[in-house]
Amino acid sequence: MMKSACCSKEGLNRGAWTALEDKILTNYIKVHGEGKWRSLPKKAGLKRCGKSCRLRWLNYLRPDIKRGNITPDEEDLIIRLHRLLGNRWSLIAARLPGRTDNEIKNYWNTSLGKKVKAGSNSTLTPNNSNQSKQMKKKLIGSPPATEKESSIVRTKAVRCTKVYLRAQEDQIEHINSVDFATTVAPTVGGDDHHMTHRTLEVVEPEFYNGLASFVSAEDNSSPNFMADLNEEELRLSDLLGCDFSQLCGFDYGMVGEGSNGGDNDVFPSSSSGQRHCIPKEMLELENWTRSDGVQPAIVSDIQSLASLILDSEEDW
DNA sequence: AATTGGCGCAACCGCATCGTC
DNA sequence: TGACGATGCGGTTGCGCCAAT
Repeated sequence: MMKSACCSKEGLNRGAWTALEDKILTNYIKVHGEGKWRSLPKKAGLKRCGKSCRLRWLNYLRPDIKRGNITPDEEDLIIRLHRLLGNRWSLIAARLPGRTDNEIKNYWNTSLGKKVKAGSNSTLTPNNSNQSKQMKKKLIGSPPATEKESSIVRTKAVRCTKVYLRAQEDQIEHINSVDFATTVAPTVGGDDHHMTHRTLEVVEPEFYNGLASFVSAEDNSSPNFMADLNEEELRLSDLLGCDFSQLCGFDYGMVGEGSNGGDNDVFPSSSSGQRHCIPKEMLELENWTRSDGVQPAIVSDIQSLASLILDSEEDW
């Protein structure tokens, strides 16, 4: 591999980083901060392309990188999140503090994917079957084996700019994702640099599907936390913006009591006092998920979300 | 001891998206 | 509004290590 790199044409270094390069990059970023990757190598005196520097920093040099093996808890969380989100490693990584998307991706491709497949042939949704590299190569270019089971798995992040909802027969909601991003993002915890507007935009329509369906599926028959939620307080950003570990272990008693936007609140109020809620119509999935041509598969994914959260309640 | 094959990690590539002009 | 550069993401693969033969 390592075809014709963008760096090679300029006679830049490629391949493994040396300790000296690491030091130079680390020192430079400590002084000047992240960003401006294009010009960074030149300014720092590195013979690397900006992309390479960025990758090295994000995946290896960053001080908050967690070293060591993936813990069973993390593993479990990865499996759940993958079941829910598919191969969107950056989103998954965002829920695992200190872990990088590359690390999680590698971990999945090398061991977890196999485990998941071995553990269950039908209920889980392994995306990559990696019994061997040969096997893996066979899969390249073909849709994930379990795609029919999960409409959520995608090979590429796709931005949804608009979502059309048929909440009521004659009512079409036009939801502009930019609005979501700008209104929802402020509720995201300050530390969570990974949860960018973009990632929110990518995932939100699905989450709205999922959450709405989930809430309905609960159908008040479960005493669990979602059932206690005032619909208007069910805000997607809070699910995405908080640490999943927090989400899984949060104090249910807080819900509905109007926790006040502390960083650790699972359902914090936005600082502006605004509630960015899922419209009630959206929650009436019986009306719109079915009539809107949503595949039945999505329902199972929604149930995945439900189980994700409910299982979390039990396990975490 | 030498060879072979599998595995895990780090790094690169292409492409999509964003931001600016 | 389109062009263009910058950035981010997911997929892919080379390389080194290690166990098995």
